[in-house]
Amino acid sequence: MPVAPPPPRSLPLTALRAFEAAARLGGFAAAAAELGVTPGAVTAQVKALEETLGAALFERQSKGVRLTALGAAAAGGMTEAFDALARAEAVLRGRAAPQVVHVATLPAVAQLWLSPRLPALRAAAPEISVSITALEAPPNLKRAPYDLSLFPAETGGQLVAADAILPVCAPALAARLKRPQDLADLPCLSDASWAEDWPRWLAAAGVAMQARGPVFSLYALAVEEAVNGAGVLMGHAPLVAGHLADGRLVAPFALALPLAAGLRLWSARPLAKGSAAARVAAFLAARPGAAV
Amino acid sequence: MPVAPPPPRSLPLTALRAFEAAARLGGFAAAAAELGVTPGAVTAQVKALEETLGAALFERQSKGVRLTALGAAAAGGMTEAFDALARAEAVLRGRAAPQVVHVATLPAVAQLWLSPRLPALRAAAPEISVSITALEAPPNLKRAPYDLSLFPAETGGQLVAADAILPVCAPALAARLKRPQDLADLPCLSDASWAEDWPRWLAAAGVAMQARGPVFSLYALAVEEAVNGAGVLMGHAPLVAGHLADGRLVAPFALALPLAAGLRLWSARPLAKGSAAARVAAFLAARPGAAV
DNA sequence: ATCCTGGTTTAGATTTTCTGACCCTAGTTT
DNA sequence: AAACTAGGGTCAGAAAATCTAAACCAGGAT
Repeated sequence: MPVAPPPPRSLPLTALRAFEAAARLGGFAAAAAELGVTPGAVTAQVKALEETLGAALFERQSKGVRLTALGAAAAGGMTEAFDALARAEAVLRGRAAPQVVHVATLPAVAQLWLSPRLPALRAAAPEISVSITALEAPPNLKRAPYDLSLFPAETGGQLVAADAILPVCAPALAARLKRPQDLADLPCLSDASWAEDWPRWLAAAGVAMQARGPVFSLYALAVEEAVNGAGVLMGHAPLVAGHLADGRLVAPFALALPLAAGLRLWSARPLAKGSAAARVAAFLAARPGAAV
Repeated sequence: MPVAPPPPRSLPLTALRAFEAAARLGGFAAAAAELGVTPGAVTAQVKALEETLGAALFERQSKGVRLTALGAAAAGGMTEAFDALARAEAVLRGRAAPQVVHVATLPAVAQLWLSPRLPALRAAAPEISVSITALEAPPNLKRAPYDLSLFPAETGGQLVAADAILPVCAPALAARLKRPQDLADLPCLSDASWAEDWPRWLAAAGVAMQARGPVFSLYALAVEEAVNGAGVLMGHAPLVAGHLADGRLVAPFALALPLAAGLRLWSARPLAKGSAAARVAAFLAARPGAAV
């Protein structure tokens, strides 16, 4: 019955946020990734929270963690609360800078698809300032401060560009490629995050071979190398359209394998008619099939 | 159109909380008090937030601040979000320590009314641990982590003890007090936060005089001094009932002036039937009129 | 005139929070 | 069985955030 000397402070917001993310994503590592900190930081936050509560929120298991009954009871409300906070934050951001549109997309899309379209967008709506963030994976739009998100997916959002894969190379190299089998003689460039492209296409082409060649972690770099004649790249139609159009790259084979996952555009919230984000979205979605 | 190097981080939670409190309470000083920090800290938080947003949230005026259109647009959502967060936090706290009940009350009530009742409560429910925090003003129950709040008020909550004021003093002094007019000859003890008590009672008693005497900032101290014979204290019936019952203090005059504001009990949320908080509330409310 | 209220500013201290490098465990792979 | 991998935990130190104290300012009230 102590007349508690330190008036009970409210729990630290950072720790609550870490707990919420870990609960929602099912692990500290995933939470750390979402919050943009190291896993150790999340561990520490959750541990501190558990200590001030005097009760465990997660059961530690050999592989990952699992919510305790207490954690599970609290998680839902926390998620709701932080969702509400993110919404309020979006209102704040949107009203404070109504002419700024934040777009999240893959690095490859940013450089090879979005970037070439920006001059036209700037010309069409000079008062809008588009800020692009390259991410390896789609952000959680309920939380991350982006207005638009542009990622490959099979469903959801709005289709902005269909995708198909086809081998492309510098014109000088094309002469040596009569049949798909000839690929065995040349380096096959590929991107680390699209490792499945070559096997897929080769299977569709009916060729029993393994593609060998340098692997890049940045697709735009692979494209550059292909232009330089370093080998044959498995091209994604929307991303190499410009290079094909101006002849820096050519497609030695007719087969373009359509992919189920096209480039799709999501908006964080329903777009207010006439808002800058709505106009950018409309601009990007204008010509779903077209090359630039 | 920069490929923004630092992925836009979400706004700092602390700053948002400071903004929300300032918006809701209408000033930085009030916000600082609620958050338990200095006004300078709130100024800094809000300023930092305004800088990262690139827009003002408050108009600074000679006397206080006023929300800008932007601030007003964001305030509602922020308040909702932090309310939701506080609710989630309460769930967490409640489930983590279901047998702990946090009570907020005036220092005087804590020492003179609540404290004497605790032994009986402990006897009746030994498994419940009551933690008492003394506050000068009622907390915002939607936010502060208290289960119960016990403060004088005219309406609201549940009446737990009616209040009335009456002069009290040590028995030795009472002999010198035949009529209210005799008060002029003795020091009139009073509490800083109840400065109106003496004038009110004297007016009701029909005496035209000003009470003179030492002023205390802690009512319990004034009571102690009265017991020691230092003068006549304007007693609050529920708070001096124990001393009157055991004779350490006596009431030299018959007039006890009833006050509209009685001691009232609020709960932060509807009390779950059978919960520790509900049981404590029931115990405290058991005998609204009775002395201890 | 002087006080009072409410906000602002600054330097410096304190506390929080994060990283980086390492350890640990239990599955999985080789 | 040995090596890997995935996911956490720990620790010291560093970095960043946050806070306080104390002094300052402006305008209205006494």
